[in-house]
Amino acid sequence: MSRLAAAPTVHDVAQLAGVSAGTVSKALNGRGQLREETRKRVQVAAEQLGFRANRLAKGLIEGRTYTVGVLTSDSFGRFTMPLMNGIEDSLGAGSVSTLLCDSRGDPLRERHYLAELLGRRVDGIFVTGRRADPRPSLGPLPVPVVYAMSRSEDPLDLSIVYDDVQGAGLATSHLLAVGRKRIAYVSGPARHLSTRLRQEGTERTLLAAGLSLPPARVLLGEWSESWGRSAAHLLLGSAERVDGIVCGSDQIARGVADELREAGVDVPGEVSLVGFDNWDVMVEASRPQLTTVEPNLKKLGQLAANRLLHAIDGGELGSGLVLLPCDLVLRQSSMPSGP
Amino acid sequence: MSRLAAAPTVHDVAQLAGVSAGTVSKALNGRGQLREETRKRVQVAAEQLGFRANRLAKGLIEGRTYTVGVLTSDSFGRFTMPLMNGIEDSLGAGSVSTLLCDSRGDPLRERHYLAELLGRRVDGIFVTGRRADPRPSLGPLPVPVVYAMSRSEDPLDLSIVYDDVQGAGLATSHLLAVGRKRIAYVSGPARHLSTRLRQEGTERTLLAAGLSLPPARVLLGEWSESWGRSAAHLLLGSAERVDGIVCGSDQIARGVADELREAGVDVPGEVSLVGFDNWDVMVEASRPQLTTVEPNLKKLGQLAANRLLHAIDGGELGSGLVLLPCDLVLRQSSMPSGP
DNA sequence: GTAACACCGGAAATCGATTTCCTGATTTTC
DNA sequence: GAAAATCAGGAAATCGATTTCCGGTGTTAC
Repeated sequence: MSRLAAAPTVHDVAQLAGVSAGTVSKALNGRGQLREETRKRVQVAAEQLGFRANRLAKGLIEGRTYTVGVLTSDSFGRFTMPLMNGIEDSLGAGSVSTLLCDSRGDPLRERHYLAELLGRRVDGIFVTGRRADPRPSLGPLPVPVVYAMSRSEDPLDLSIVYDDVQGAGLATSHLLAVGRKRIAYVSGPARHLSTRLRQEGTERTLLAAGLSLPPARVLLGEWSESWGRSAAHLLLGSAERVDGIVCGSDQIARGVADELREAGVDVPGEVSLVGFDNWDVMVEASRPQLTTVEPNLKKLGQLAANRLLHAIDGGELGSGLVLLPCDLVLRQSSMPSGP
Repeated sequence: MSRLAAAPTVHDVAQLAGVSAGTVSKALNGRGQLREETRKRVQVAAEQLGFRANRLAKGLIEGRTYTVGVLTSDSFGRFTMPLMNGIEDSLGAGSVSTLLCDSRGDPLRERHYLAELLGRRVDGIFVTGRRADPRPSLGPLPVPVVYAMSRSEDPLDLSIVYDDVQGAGLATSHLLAVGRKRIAYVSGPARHLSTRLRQEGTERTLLAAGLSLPPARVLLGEWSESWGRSAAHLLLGSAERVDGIVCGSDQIARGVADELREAGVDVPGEVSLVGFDNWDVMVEASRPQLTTVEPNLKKLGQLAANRLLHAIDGGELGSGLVLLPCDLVLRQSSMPSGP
C-alpha cells in the first residue's frame, strides 16, 4: 500500500482556490454569502486535494465529538453483536461513531477505559455486558449513560433490558396453547438473574392457568448442551413424565432435544420444547428445529441508541428499568400437530 | 443518573491553582521547571475539579489521535471477536482506542465509514471480514492499513491471514499419524477460497504420503451441521469406506459426527474426524469432542496490531501476504487409541 | 453626484492543551 | 559586590476549522 502525503487542511484548499481559509469553510458548508463561482472553485479545489475536514478541530469548537463509547464486559460475544448492530443502526444516521472498549469483566480495566472515553469527550456512553445481573453504576458523569442489556444497581441510571419474565411467559403460554400440561423448566445456574427471572415467568404463567411448577420439574445447571442432555436424562428417569419443557437457552434446548430423540421420545409428538435466545446456529441445527424466545436485541440496541441520542441533544434521559418485550419464534420443536 | 457540569479545562485548573494555563500543562505532564510546591498545588486543583485533558486538543497539536479504525464486513461475527481481542491486547498498552465500523458487506457503506475514519484522523486502519477471499484494496491512504484475516487484491497492501493450506495439512498429517489411509474432505462452498485452500492442504499432504484424494471423497456444500450430516450419509452410502475425514469447519465436523454415531459407526474407532476453527461451542458439545485446527485468530490480531503500531511510529509497514500458521488441538474425535 | 444598500470575502477570534520564548527573580561564582 | 548562571512561571503561538465582525466593491435611489 502506498502512503499518501499528510491530509490537506483548509489552508491548502484556500491557497489552491485563491481564497482565505474562512471562505473555504463557508463554501464547503453552505454558509455565508459567496458567489456561486467562488463556491464552485473552492469545491473543485477541495475535491482535487481530497480534502476532508478534521473532525477534531470541528469537535473542539462545537463542544461535541459525534462519538459515543461502548463499554462492554463481554468480549464482544454473541449477545453484544446484535446489540451493537442495533446501536449502529440508530447512530449511523447521525454519523456518530462508536469507540468500543472491552473491559473483559475487569473493574480496573473498566475504569481505565472510562477515563479514556471521557478524555476523548465522547457525547455519551453505552454500558453492556454478558450477564443480566445488576452491576455497579458508573456514577454521575458529564455525559449521558445508558445501560443496555445490563442493569445498573442505581435506580437513577437508565437501564434497558429485555423482559426475561415475559419471554419465559410467552414460551409457557405457547406450551399450554398446544395442549401441554406437565411443564418442566431446564436452565442455567441459579446464581444468574436470567435463570431466576425466566423461572419466575414460567411459574407465574403456569399458576395463572391453574397449574404449577413443582421443584422436581425445575432443573438448574449450566448454559450448555451437555447439561441439557443430562437434564433430559434426569427427566426421563423420573416417575412422572413431562410433556413440555421450557429451556433457559437454545443450547440447553438442543441438548434436551438430542437426548430425547436418542431415548426414542418423540419431539414434538410426546414432548414440546421451547428454547431461549433464537441463536441461529443452535436453532437451525437442532433436530427438530427449535421454537424459541427472541429477545430482540437489535431492537433493544436501537432503542438504547435513540434514548442516548435524545439525551445528547439536550433531552431528558430518564431513569429506571425499561423492559423490552420478547417475541416467540415458532418452529417444529413445540408443535405436535405440525407447524 | 445525575449529570455533572461540563468538563473542566486547563484554565479552570489554572484559576483554582492561581497559575497560568501553560503552567498547568507543565505541572501535569512533568515538563518545564516548576517548584515542587507549585506542581503539587496544580495537581491538587486538577484532582479537585476532576480535570482530564481533552484528547481532541492534544490530538490537534500532536498530529495523531491515538485512535485506529476497524473496518469489518462481518457484523462483528464469531471470527471478528477473537481477532478484535488480539488487536486490543496490543493497542491497549499504548492506550490507543478503536473505532469500530461495520459495513455489513455493503461497499457504499464501507466508503462512507472510510471517509468518516479519515475525517477523524485515525492513526491507522484494520480491514477485516468474514470471508477469506481477496477483496478490493482501499487504495493509497494517508494512514497505514493492515488487512487482517482478509486479503487485499493489491499485493502492495499488507494482508495477514492464517494459513488454510498448512492448517488442513496439520489435520491430514494427524490422521495419517493415527494410521488412517482413506481420507475424505467435507467442506463448504467451492466458491469460497477457504474451501479450496483447505482442500489443497489436504490433498498435498496425502500426495506427499503417497496417497491421494479422489474426487469421490471430496464433498463440498455449505458451512452447516446439516450439510455435515448429509455428507456423512453420502459417504456411508458409497462402496468404499473412508477411515478419516478432514472437515472444513467444526460445524460440518459435528454434523458428520452426529450422522456417523447415529448410523452406528464408531468415532474415532472406525473413523477419525478433524474439524476446523476450534469453535468452543461446537467442539465441546460434539460427541465425541472434536480434534480441530486452531487458526490462532487472537495471535493474528496481536500481530496485525503490532505491525500497524510500528508503521504508525514511522516504521516500514511492509506488503504482501503474511501467512500465520495454525495449530492442531487434539480431542477424542480423531484418536482411536484414546487421548 | 452622492448617499444608502446589498453583496463578497478577508482578518481575526475561538475552542483546549501544549510548547516555545522570554522576563524577572534568585542564587552562584570569582 | 558585580557578573554570570540558574530557576520559576507567564505570554503568546500553535494545531485546524468555524464564525463573527468588518471593510471594500458594485449597484441602486434620489
